[in-house]
Amino acid sequence: MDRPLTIAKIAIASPLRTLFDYRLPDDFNGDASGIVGLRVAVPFRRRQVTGMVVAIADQSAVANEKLRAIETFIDCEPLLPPALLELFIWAAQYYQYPLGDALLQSLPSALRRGDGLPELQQKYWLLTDKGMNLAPNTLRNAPRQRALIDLLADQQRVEDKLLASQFSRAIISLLENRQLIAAQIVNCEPPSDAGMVLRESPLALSDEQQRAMNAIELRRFNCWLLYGVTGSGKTEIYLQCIEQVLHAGRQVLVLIPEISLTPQTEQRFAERFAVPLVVLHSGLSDKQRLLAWSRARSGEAKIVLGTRSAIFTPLAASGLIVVDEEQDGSYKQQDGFRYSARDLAVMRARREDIPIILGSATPSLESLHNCDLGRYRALYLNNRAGLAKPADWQVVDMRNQATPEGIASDTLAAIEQTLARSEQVLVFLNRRGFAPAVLCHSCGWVAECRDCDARMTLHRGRNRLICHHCDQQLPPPPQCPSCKSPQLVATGEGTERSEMRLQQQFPQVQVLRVDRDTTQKRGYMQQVFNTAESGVPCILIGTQMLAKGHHFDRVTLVAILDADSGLLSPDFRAGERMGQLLTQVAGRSGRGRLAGRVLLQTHQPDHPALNLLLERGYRAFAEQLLEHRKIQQLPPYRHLALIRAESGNAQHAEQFLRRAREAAGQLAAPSPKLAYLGPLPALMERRAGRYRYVLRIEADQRSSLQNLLRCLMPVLDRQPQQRHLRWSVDVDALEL
DNA sequence: AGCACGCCGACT
DNA sequence: GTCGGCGTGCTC
Repeated sequence: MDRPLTIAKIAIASPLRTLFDYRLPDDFNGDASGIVGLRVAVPFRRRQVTGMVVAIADQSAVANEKLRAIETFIDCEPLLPPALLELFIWAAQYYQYPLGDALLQSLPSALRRGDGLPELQQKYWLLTDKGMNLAPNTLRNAPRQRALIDLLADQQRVEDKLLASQFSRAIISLLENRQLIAAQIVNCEPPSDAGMVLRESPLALSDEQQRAMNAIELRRFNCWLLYGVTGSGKTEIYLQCIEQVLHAGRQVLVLIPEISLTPQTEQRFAERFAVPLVVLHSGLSDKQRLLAWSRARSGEAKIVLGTRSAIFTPLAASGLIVVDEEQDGSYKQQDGFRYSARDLAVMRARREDIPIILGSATPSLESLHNCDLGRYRALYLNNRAGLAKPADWQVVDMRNQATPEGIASDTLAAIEQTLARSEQVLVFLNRRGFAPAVLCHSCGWVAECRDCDARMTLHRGRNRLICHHCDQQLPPPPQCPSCKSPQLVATGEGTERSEMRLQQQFPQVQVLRVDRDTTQKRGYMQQVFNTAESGVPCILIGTQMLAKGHHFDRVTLVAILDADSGLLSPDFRAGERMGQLLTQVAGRSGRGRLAGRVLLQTHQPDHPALNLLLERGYRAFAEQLLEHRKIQQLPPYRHLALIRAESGNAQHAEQFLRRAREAAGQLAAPSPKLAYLGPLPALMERRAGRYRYVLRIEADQRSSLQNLLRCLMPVLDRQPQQRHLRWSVDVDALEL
């Protein structure tokens, strides 16, 4: 007599790596499979929480009497398209993160709390011709129907909610089925020019661009790596592909690395396209985010432009994904749900069977490897568009040279010549502050951070010693705390010091510093762009913020003050990152009609990797790095996961990982195909007062790594020590 | 996580 | 005597 049990498997925001089983409400009638993707309010222990139905089952591992029933359905249709829900399920599994947390964290806060979707459309009811011409006595025996018809005859149109408050849904749908009344749906924000896609004409393509454009098929899934040197016109290819997709009535998702780039990119898109566009990034208010998200979901927004987390935006009719600067490390989330938005973008495109374009002037080794394997298809743009010429590199040997404030005399001379020609200079130094170390000339004491294994950086403008790893700040001591000597010296160079030096040397020109410290001022960046675009001779000095995105057409000289840091790091990705950064910085010069020149200061002018990069370019450089990675069996030839643990007590962190290694070894014995390394102290062992350790797991096959982690997580969750420390898994970790 | 239960120290 | 410290356990 009991009907077969239906169980809803529900994701709830909680660190528990499990779904929770619930009964359907007793009065539920209908197709249970239709509730997948709906948000629900459910009783959870002693509170009520918002969850999402992820699956339907006909049995549960939980005892029948423990099952509770869903309280209410919050949505009447799935909040996320099925393919996106599937992507979440896959990603939570792949990155070993609780599905409920992953899902609910991705929602705008109001939806996470359980509020309804904002009204983007209004539904009205009106009489059809048939309804209007209805003979007055036809509905004599149906007074409610008659009343409804009379109301509409009187009001012409009535909003759905208002009508439903006066008449039952049954009456409304009955009359609709008899074609006496009809619904009319009106967008709250009507599209400005319905059907119009372009606002300005596309640019003419070069032969090379045209060839790339012809190669790209936009019908179904394909991953294109658009490998184009800086200035070769990747953006125009994106724009023309987007145009085609928009003409087909579909939406486009564009990911970019950082918020600082959104205003420019947004402007570029808005100039070209007449369609509704929304941006999604961390700088939005909750309300703005909700609205943008909802407009993407409803299909009203045709272009969705966003940073990392925008990969989780639902789209009613997706047609293309573009990931710009695909190598950028900011696509990998570095805490909590440690997903790679670029990798998920490829996975999403595949599931939705739509094309994806990964664009870069300096592709990641992972993507180049995927091209080699035939998974991605590479499209090359080797020539700079228009009249721009490739840059001319020159090494400045810093050995045995007097280089006050880290700038060689050759470099100064080149800057002077450039300014004398009324051209602009970009000086790159990837280190902010005045000096990276303060030490005592008498006894050798060094200002170190109390809480990190790091030196304090002197910031002279703010007159503070600042730790760049935990943000701790101190006034600089007037004398050495150890020997009381007043002879404290600031050694090494940061952007602040180089700015000062250059301003002294060239008092007649503007020196504009661009780093995290100066760009906090609102509008400062715009002022820098305005000055640069005005064409007055000036010097731009900054960190990698300068390397990304913006074009400085009038810059003809790029000076890289310290090319060595990437050559010395113990991180196996340091070389790759250095090559990408140097290539990007160099690409800032000579984009206009003027030829560019790049000076590279180094103490290792004979370094083979550096020379390969300078002489044969990034592509040859990357190929050699790949060769090394293959020999050393490092990613992308092997797959890497880190288990990280941190605690105020170094032993706790290390012991937890020793236990993790032991447990992992029991699940899968180490072999040439699966290796465990560590626990090892993190590259900076102590940070913000916490000791950090990592256990490194390397595997030949993704699947063996996945199988291991899937079994290992529950074991680690059960460890009694885990309450006293923070730990996480980082699949495809970028930082060691 | 978030919340209750539980068993030991200083307070109106 | 009780208010409250945070260790432990559990959530369909």
